Amino acid sequence: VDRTLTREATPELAPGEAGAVPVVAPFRRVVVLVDHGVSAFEFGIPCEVFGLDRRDAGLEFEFKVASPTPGPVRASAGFEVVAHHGLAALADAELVVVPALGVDYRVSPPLARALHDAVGRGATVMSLCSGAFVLADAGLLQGRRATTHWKYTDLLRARHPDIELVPDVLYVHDGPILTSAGTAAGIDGSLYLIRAAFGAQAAVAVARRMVVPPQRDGGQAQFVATPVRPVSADSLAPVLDWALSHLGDPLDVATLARRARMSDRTFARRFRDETGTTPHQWLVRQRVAMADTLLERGGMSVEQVAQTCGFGSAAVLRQHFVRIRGTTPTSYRRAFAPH
DNA sequence: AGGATCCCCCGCCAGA
DNA sequence: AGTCTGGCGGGGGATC
Repeated sequence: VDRTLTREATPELAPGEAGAVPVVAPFRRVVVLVDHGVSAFEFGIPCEVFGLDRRDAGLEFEFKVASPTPGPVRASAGFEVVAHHGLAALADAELVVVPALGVDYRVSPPLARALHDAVGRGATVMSLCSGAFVLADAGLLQGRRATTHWKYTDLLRARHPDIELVPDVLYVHDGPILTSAGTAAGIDGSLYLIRAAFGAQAAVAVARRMVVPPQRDGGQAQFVATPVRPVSADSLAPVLDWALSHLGDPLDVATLARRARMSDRTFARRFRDETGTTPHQWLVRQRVAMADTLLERGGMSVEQVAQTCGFGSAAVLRQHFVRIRGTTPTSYRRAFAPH
């Protein structure tokens, strides 16, 4: 994994949009595109995130399943999904989700036009896994940064050399387009969208309902050495839990390593293997996530938020916040503060 | 904004 | 042979 590329190629906000918050305009009308061969799991992700009653998270969506060939379409797992809408449903969609339809899916001219029109109207388009090929064939990814499942990156690069392909990340957001990698990364990308459009509290609420970790960052590696954590991996879980409940205290990596009963070196190594990031980076991300919630809640100065989250000063918080969120704490608060 | 200092963290390697 | 550990060094990022 080229870490340099991974890190800087996936800011969580689109380049050029720093300071322009919210990054994604709040949306309501969501359309999921299906056709023959659609992946059942990835079809299920937008259904779960946007198709359920999310009013307990303060969200309301109008959810539609559309297809260029309305009616029953055959999912990859053998059963059928019935699309009640045709491409006309894309005409007023604010978010269009394209799950995996296979790398050889043929994008019809009407579909390409509908996708282009959606983007032209200001809609957001999100792909999962090989759904990136649909966007690419429709010409939506030209000159843009994008990603897909690791096993398809070579193929996508070969077919579309004009795409700035970012391998080995969970998702990439570039302007109106969000592309995500295989299967579960679609959940991370969806939660990212919720956060970018509706704030951290909404994203946390949805994540809690889904019983998934709040949100992994887009820049995280697709490869984690132990995706299914063996018994020995329990060694990290307690220390991470402990760290989360002590974010306000000054924590250094050596302290965490000692709590995990490992040497510094082994701790660093295991940490990267199991989480895909480094201890210090992880700490900073968690602290920024905590700052999100406090900033949204209001009632604390930025300096107080910084202290509460364990940043030495407002200046330090500000520096990390700008780097990771692409905007300043104050403007983030202005964008998401309840009125 | 710049500079001094601190501390990550990752390649390397020897030892278990 | 192969795997895992943990000490060391230093470059560079983070902090003040």
